Amino acid sequence: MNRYNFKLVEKKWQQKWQNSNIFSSEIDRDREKFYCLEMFPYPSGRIHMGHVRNYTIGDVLSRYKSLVGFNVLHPMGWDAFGMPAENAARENNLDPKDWTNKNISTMKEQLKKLGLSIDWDREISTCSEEYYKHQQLFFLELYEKGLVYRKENYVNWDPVDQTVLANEQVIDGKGWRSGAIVERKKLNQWFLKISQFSEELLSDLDKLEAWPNKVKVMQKNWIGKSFGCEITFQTEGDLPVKEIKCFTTRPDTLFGFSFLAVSVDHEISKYFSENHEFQKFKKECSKTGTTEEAIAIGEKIGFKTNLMAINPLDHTQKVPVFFANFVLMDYGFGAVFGCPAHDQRDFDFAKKYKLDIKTVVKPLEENDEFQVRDEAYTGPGIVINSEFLNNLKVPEESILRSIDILEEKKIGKKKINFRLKDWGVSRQRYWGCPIPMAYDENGKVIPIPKMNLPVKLPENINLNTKGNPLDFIDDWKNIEINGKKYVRETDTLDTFVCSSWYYLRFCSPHDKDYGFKKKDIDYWMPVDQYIGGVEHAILHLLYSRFFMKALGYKNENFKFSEPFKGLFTQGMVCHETYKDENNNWLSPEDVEYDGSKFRKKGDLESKVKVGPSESMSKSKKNVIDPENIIKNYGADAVRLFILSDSPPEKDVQWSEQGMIASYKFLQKLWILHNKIKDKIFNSNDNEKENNNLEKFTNQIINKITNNLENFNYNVIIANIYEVYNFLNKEIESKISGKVLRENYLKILTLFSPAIPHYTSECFEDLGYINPISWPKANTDLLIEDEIDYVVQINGKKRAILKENRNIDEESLLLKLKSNKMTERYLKNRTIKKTIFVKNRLINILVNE
RNA sequence: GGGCGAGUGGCGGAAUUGGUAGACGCGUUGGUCUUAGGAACCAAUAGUGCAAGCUGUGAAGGUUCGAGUCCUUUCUCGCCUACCA
Repeated sequence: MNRYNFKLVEKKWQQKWQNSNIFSSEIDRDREKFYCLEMFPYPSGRIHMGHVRNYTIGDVLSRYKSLVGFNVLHPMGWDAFGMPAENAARENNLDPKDWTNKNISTMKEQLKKLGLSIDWDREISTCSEEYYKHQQLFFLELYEKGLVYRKENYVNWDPVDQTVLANEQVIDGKGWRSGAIVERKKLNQWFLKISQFSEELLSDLDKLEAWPNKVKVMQKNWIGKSFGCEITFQTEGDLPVKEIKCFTTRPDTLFGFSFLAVSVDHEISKYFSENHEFQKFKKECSKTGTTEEAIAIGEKIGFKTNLMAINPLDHTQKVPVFFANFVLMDYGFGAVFGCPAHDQRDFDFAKKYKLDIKTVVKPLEENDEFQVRDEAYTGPGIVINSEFLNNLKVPEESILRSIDILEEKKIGKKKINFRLKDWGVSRQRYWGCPIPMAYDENGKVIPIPKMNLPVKLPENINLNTKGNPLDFIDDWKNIEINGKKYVRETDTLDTFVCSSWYYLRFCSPHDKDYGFKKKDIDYWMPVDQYIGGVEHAILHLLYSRFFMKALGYKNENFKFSEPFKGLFTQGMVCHETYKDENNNWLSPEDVEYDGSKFRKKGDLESKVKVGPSESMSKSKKNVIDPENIIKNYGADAVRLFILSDSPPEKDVQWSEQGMIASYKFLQKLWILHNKIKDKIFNSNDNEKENNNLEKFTNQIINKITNNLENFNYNVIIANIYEVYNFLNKEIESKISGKVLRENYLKILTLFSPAIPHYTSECFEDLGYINPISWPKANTDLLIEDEIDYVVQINGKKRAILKENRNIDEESLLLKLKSNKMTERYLKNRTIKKTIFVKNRLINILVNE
């Protein structure tokens, strides 16, 4: 017998799979389809462990579904536009296209070494003309439908990357990629009208039963629907301002009105452009606006104007109008009415500026003299001190009733407000999909005629420019359409646009006329299982959902509203972090453990500080390169390990020891395989039938099938170990070769989604080709003749008794009275009650 | 501040509808074989006790014949989010 040589075996099967094209998929109306999609990678250069985990999970699922009989679509592509390519190209004097394509081919080879069941014929790359030309067409279609518009807007400007960031790309006031502090800048930008679908995006979440609740909640919060009322306040003062509109969810507290606050960007701020004090205040606000500490401390500051706002319910009440730092321009109307007694922010503000705090809601248990003192009261209760609103129940009655009254008096309107903002898609970068628009000499927008698509990215250009390189390419920028001169739009699309429809492209990857074919998507869509990191819970997933709805808008031929039927978010791969004496990060490859402490490799005197396990990242150097690991241990061993240690939705700790254990396990499994093979071919078929083995096989079929269906992939690996432990013992007993063969083939099939190269080799070694169907448990064999009855006396386990499965309560009780384990608990005692759960347990309650 | 989730051996983690807590792996300990072993194999491994037993799923209560699982209160940790009116 040979050692199991994974190098030869894995290479052999990967080639066979490739040559026989067994993973390529075609429409087959006689079979139910299953579309399994993992989030496609950004071609950064090399795959990382996160990819290994993500794609292994998807591969196990795809292989399983295919064995169960589904027609599986399992494609892969590249999210290939984006800034890293441009940055790398600039630094190394390369073309972003070359850099990207080189990375793609490296990573493709790496992925192939994992033995993934991917239909590579459908490979797509978002930076190819073949892909983005369709995207440009979609953009024009959305433009025609009124879902694309251009407006001047304050944008988040990343001074390092010299580009605009979406709100979602600003984290703690810093650019998500560069980490630079984001500035505010006014620019003309292209927007997609995602807000038009706010309600639908929210309500359709309920349809997504196979999505993690966590993700749905995050999207719900992001969309941020709130129900309330817009109120128009009349103003008095020395400015030409007659009224200010506010949005509120608490119109019932209007009698507690004591100030009105507007954002520093509110339109009335234009009257303060010459006011130095105000400009100083505005600067102050922008400084503290977004930093974490500022929000944590939450200091409220304001700038008092000479304007007074009139309470629309009580014209005698006039309150000051402030600019305030806690009012956001891009929510509601950028103005709020302040009711200090029942809003903590307003309360803090009122305390600071010594404004009235008038209590208008009392908790149920308090009397009418109740006064808000140390903090705002925001709970339920009864309206007081509010004339005709008095005695209404807060919040059930009071809010609706007060809206009605405001509507009657024509001072307010019922309003639903969303937090979700339109999606700014303009990026001032070269390496992206060009926006197919142009401007005439007056700046008027004209879409590029569809027949002139694609708008190709120019090649071999100078990237060493400040801002967008495309701005400097005159012969690309200046065009003629129908004899008229135009200047192209030089912004490119946010790369999230590319990933918002790629799942459709996989259905018709080679179609030249359109992004997808109707007959293809009608068969394959929606994605049955989408798998990826939870970090895309909001951005990518929300944009993709929007894109489906936008394509279907005013289009009866497009019947889908949700792209991803099932979603699974896998956890991250973590590793301990190491630092040397000088607090420099060390790579795990440079660290060794001598049994008691960690040190630098080959340096006995050195000390290494071990830090907490954190998600693998280059900056902390705690990365393990998958390619090396695959080279050393083989793909199946890596797959086995990455699945084994934690539930796939949770973070997993990378462990070298665990990795080695998985590798050794396959070696042991191979030794066992050879024993089994020997027995299959050499033992007499007349040996007594082995009931144990058949029973076990049927049990394990059930277990593994259930665990696969429920994503308990870590438990599947435990099940595989269980099988090994069982067979390794059972093989020593006499077994009929026929029975052994039948059961072993089933077992190998159960293993095959997780360790496909190994099982393929085993099948071949026994003279079989790979299985084509998943085994079914024989339920008859799952019924045990003998049951381990748990015997409890007064609820305490006292014995386990092997008994016939059909034994009744009385016979069992009789046996227990004479059984030496249990008789002493029953002797001389009265049995008050017995609880008998058939085939499981008996609980006898006795007097002590 | 708000939302979501999780607390089980030395560690990662198992545990249909409430019904044998600790599957499986790592680590550790002892042994076998070895010149040696950081290899392989065998055995043990929740705590405590010589044992029968007792105690054990963050803590405290509750429901139940029976609770890791259900309910109430509470503590700790993680993740997300953030002045959203």
